[in-house]
Amino acid sequence: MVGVRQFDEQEVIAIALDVFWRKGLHDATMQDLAAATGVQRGSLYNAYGDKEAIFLRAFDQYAGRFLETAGNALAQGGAAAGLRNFFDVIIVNMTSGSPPRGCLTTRTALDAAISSTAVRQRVQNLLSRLEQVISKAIGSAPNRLPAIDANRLARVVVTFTRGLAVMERAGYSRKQLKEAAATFVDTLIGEQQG
Amino acid sequence: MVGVRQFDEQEVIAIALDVFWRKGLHDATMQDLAAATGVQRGSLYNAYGDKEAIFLRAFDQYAGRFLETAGNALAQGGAAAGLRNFFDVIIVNMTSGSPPRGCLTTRTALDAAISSTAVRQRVQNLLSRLEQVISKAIGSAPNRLPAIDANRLARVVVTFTRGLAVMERAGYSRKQLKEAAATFVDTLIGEQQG
DNA sequence: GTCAATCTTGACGACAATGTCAAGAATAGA
DNA sequence: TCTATTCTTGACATTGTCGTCAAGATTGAC
Repeated sequence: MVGVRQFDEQEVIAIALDVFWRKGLHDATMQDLAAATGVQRGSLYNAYGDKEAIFLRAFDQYAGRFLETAGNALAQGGAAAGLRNFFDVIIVNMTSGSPPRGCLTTRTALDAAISSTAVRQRVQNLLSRLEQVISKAIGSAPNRLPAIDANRLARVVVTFTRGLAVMERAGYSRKQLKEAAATFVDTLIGEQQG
Repeated sequence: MVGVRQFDEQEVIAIALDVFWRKGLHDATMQDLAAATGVQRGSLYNAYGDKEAIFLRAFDQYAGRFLETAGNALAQGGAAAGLRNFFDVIIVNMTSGSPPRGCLTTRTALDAAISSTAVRQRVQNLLSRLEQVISKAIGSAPNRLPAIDANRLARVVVTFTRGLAVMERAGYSRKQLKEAAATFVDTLIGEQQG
């Protein structure tokens, strides 16, 4: 190695993730990334090729952390408690920042029509893995949920989390989202609250 | 009136709705609209002002029809049957077209960060009215659902429909969406299937 | 038939984003 | 210290979109 890279790649990807999270893959520009990272546009092109390549790296970082966090939340307590923890975590995740940054996965999924195959696959893969994590958690927990197939139930849970992400974008507050999630869990476990 | 408009406004708005539905407010360009309607860009600017004004008209048309369709579906049968009809209708709605056009409301909601106040309000208003329609249907139906507050339950249902729209964008098929919705309704009514 | 108001048309300038490139800067290795 | 290689920089051409406008076309009203 002779000409040596002048910037910290880990840091650049982390900052890029923040930019993509706030603006979305489509609306974040290379200029945005250059300004946020302090690295010239030309250098970014040289190092990564194009915007999508940077996004894929950032998204992978995000996906890994997200699944880990989700898994930990689900593992605490029984199935019902785990689900409550899980919803708490993802709602905080999507309502953090000012203005709230929303859910990167959902935002990216909605751009499906104008995204590349690679991007679409990452989204599908993340949702699929999330489904598996949830299925495992509710299927093998001390306190089981109603006798509905765990895989089917997991897909319903994932779908509901995507719905929360949309509601957040529509302007619902963290509190409102938490209430909706709580009601959802109540219906799942058959509890009734009047 | 002296210089008379050369095109049918109803038709132009209907075509514009189709374009926005397939491409989204942000990605549909005035050129797209001009090409699809056969009306020159300049004429569209003259008649409506800008793209957003056209969108608002199209969206209002869409919202009205959507609420009517949803209300009719919910009104058929008891609360549980109404919900099943409702999900059938909205799933068909978002998986029609080739490629499937998805859900206009959800797509628009996800563009919240780059949309005007007027656009955001239309989305919020539609979701809010949908919530009311659902709440009424499940609260006053012959076969009632579990004794959870109808308003809360309605919000959960709306949230789930938004989730379905995201899953559609993520690549899930009509069949998969219907299965998820069926499972969701089963959990709501406390039925268990295996 | 003439007029005046409105619509239509096509071209224009401005702007923002993309991706590329040649020239200069920096540095590991000999 | 010198060299070869890679990175960095700023400029460039290209493309796509927006919104505007003057000139021409159209047509209801008189």
